[in-house]
Amino acid sequence: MVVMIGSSEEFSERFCPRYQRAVEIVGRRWSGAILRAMLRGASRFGEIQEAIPDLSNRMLSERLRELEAEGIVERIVMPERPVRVEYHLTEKGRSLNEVVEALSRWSQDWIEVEVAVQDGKRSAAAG
Amino acid sequence: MVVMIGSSEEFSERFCPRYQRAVEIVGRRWSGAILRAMLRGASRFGEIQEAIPDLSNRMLSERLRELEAEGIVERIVMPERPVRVEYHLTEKGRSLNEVVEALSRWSQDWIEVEVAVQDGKRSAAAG
DNA sequence: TATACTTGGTTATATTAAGTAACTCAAGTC
DNA sequence: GACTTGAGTTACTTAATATAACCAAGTATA
Repeated sequence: MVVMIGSSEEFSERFCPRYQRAVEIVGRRWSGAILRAMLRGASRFGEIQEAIPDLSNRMLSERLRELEAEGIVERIVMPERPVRVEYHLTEKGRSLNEVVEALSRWSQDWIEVEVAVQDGKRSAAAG
Repeated sequence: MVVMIGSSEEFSERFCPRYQRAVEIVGRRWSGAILRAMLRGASRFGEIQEAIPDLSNRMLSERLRELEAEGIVERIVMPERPVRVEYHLTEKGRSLNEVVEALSRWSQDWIEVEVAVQDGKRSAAAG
């Protein structure tokens, strides 16, 4: 079978390796939430974790390392006691703001949050 | 314990249950690629699968069912032989176009595609 | 009659990713 | 000497994906 590059418009229009890679980086579990927290100012490990319920330190650690490897996040160790580590978005990371904002708007328009009040815990609703 | 709505600004600014749900739906593996293919006109099972290399029919089937359950996709069975099934985006689904476009632009600006030519297979590069 | 081919899937099983909990390190405090 | 804090790591369990084979119903081919 002949490999068609540039001749199968249907295919090349529908599949884009750049988009695919982007969606695999940003779409990984928790990444979207981490990016949103960081775009809103969270920069320390504990701060990011605090901002995202149910995110474990194990997962946060792993995602941050991946985002660092992708050049989206920079890790800066401040030699204080106790050690202080700051995570900052690079330009590449900051430019994801448009994606996060678009998804944010969509979620405001289309997502209904279920009000799950369970005995003294947290209630989320009424936007 | 008192439930704080609107009183803990730091928390409520950084965490948004709507966004969280959105990112969990759209960010699930393959969903972003499926939505992009559908936004570009793919409507049949085989068509979507053809548009996304490495996506198995098992995963496509599962994702489509989930997207249908979320009201993002509609499944229409045409009683022909062999049976013909069409998947269409609802208004909710079509409005994800802005998210997909934002991610698409970001990927064009920031993602470098590795040219992996492996012995007669496919080569993806050179935008 | 038997074989293969089509679309749109399902089932079974293996592999990988994520969740949970406990632990580390180093300095500082009670 | 036990306890706290920040920023993780390690070990183990469970959930999500990958891989591959299979199915149903009708059509076509040998």
